[in-house]
Amino acid sequence: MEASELYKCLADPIRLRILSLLEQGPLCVCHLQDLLAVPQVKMSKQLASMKALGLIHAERSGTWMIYSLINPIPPLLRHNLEYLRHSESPEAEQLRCDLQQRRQLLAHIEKEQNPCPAEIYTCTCAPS
Amino acid sequence: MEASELYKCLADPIRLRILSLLEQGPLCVCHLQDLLAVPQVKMSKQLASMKALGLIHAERSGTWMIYSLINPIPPLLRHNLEYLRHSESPEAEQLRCDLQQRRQLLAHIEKEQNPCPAEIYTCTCAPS
DNA sequence: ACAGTATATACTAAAAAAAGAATATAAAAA
DNA sequence: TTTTTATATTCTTTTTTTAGTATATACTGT
Repeated sequence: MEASELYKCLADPIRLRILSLLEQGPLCVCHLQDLLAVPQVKMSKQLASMKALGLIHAERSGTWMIYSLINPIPPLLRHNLEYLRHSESPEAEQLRCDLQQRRQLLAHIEKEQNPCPAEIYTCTCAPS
Repeated sequence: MEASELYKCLADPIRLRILSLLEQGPLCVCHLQDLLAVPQVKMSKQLASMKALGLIHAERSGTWMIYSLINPIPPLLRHNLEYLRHSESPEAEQLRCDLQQRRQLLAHIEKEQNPCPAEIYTCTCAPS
């Protein structure tokens, strides 16, 4: 994977948020859709493009497709995600907000035994 | 400057090389052209786009335009340039090669009192 | 004023990326 | 087998980015 290809991924806010979420662990497409509020076609295509680069991979589980980051995570990606996670920009705040929503979603799933909830909690994290 | 805008800059190899060179100090357009072997129009437009973002600025010196990175360098850019400079990819090698050519060019300019040499030394740095 | 050099801009064409609607596939449930 | 759910793909349109040619500007030296 060339650096320029990775940077092209990071240059799109949705792709960046997907990568940031997947760094914490695998997620199915419908959860990514819910978390990022992105239409199905768009999500599917963004995932397909990053899969084509070899940056993420998919594994089927029933009707769901579970996407994960490749292992090991490309160092350049890891460095950037780590940097953004600790920085103070609005985009960084968005990423932290996403991760909090992800945690709430996972907690919800575990409690309700409902693998694909239509509604997830709204982000309540205050801008730092 | 949004992170996605910066990433878009980094996603183009020529822009990345320009930023990497300018991190070491200001350069005039014709030197950038020589160092990167890029046609005048293309260089001028890439510089204009990054100037529009507020990432670099230009100052006139006679007929020449001297471009510099803004100060302070945006931390996200600084981190990425530093990371790339120490990594082992072909792109990273290219950046190091550019920096070496830059040093040779500056030495040459200083010796010859010739501000815009048509020919610069070829890069001789071996892939590490 | 005139010619030359360095750089920028305007305009146009070509290529690449994104968006959207509709349709297809694959598995699960009825 | 039919229906439903989740996801992918195809096809078309729109937008964005890049490339190239030609022209303009700004300055220097004559």
